[in-house]
Amino acid sequence: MDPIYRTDRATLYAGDALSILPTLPADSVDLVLVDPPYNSGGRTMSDRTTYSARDKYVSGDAATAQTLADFAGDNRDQRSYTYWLTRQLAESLRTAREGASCLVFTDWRQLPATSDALQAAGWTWRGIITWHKPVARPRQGGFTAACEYVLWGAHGPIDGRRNPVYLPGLYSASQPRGKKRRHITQKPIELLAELVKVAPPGGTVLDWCAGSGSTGVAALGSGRRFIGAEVTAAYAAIAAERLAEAEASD
Amino acid sequence: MDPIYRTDRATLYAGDALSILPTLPADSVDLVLVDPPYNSGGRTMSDRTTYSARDKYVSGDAATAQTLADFAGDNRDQRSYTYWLTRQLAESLRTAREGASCLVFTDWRQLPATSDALQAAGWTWRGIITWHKPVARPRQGGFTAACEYVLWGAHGPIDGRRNPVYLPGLYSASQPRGKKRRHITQKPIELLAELVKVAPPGGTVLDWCAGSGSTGVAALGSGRRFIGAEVTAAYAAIAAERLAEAEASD
DNA sequence: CCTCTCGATGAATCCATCT
DNA sequence: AAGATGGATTCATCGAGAG
Repeated sequence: MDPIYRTDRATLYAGDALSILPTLPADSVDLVLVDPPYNSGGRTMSDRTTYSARDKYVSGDAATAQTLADFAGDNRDQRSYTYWLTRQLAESLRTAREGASCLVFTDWRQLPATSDALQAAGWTWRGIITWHKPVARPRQGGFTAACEYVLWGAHGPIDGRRNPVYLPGLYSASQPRGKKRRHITQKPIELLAELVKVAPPGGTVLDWCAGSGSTGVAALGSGRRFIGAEVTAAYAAIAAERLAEAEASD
Repeated sequence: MDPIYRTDRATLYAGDALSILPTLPADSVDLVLVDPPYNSGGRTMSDRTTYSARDKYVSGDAATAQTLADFAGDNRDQRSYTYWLTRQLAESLRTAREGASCLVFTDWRQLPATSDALQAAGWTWRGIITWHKPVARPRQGGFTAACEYVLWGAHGPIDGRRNPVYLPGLYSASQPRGKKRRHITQKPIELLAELVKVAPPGGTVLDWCAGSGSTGVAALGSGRRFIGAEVTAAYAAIAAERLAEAEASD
């Protein structure tokens, strides 16, 4: 499959992860950084399967005000989520260099299933990075869901001297708002720019859930190379546009 | 079994949780707040089983300088940890009022197993509270394990109007040091004092892994009642002493 | 350019009502 | 009786616009 965007430092495919991953060379990637659909909104099966991701996650007035496109793949139950994620992560492992890392975003509800998938795919689980969102909806009589999590896995032992960074285990950052927001579940660039530091400078970052391309923007901005894939055509186009902007602004 | 400490507001037993829980009345507890042994130090089976908890968790000079007593129950593998915790949490559920909460401390490694046990025991999983430890050992080439986690479960629906608090999902607090430290894995009082707020004022807090009694100190200091149990005799004595101090200082 | 006020927002959740 | 639907709720934070 031909990429829809390609330069020396960045490649972006519009397509499914499982059709693109096998075409990548083995032992070539330094960091797999993905934000898969969490598949966790809604209490009942029909909540999960019937509604679109937008109806599930964008609430109140915002639901009518927002003009962001919907995204695909948010309709699996927990078993199939685990199965699906395991396959993708196993394919990713093949492309990863010895000592490479894997970072997977998840919410509290899917954290255990995500850790199962990470390990079943052959990665060694190394820890949890906590992302604190300062703006969270309060909850009467209990605790707010103020954090999302990033599971950290590694392909074999990590040689600390190869990339001697000391990274924190907690980050606080707000979701992009207003004009900067191009995707319903967009992650803040500051956060991604920090996560990308587990890959050595000049190393390659892979994201097969590219969405609006934030991971790529962060990778390029931090002096890493980027390979991305995104299924939803509308978002792939936005991602290509943002990658071009990022490279132009260097 | 007779308590080793008893007042109007606090009761402490020196003994195993499973011999004490069945003696407590049903539907009487508003919050079960426990910090079970994580059973996760050491990578190999023999690390877990051979070494004492003190050797695993107290490193370097601290191990020789400190004279903290060892604690029991830190030698299970993950399967038996889940099984053991499920039994304890199921017994706890019986003592819990409708709408009561359960908070269980865990580290990242045991988080999935702990969520399994919580749900297998019949509690509804409601979220994860993150405890950030500002002073954590850095790790070359990767992310620091800067956080521990508290899993939140509930016994049936929570009536927010009964205890209309709005609690955050992230707390930052340092482990007690120096003379204030009476237990190897002691939790900060400030943190426990916040967690205890999910129980209504005057409500009852139960901790069957009382350790040096911090949960009781926090509960009494925040105007809640306390029921505790601790297996290790040395710690039960310390806990009784600290409960008495807490009640005297009111 | 900085400070202040004002208003909009949230990878939700709860509950009553309807099918 | 169980599942589906729709509307109300909540406040710390952040962006925008005014002073």
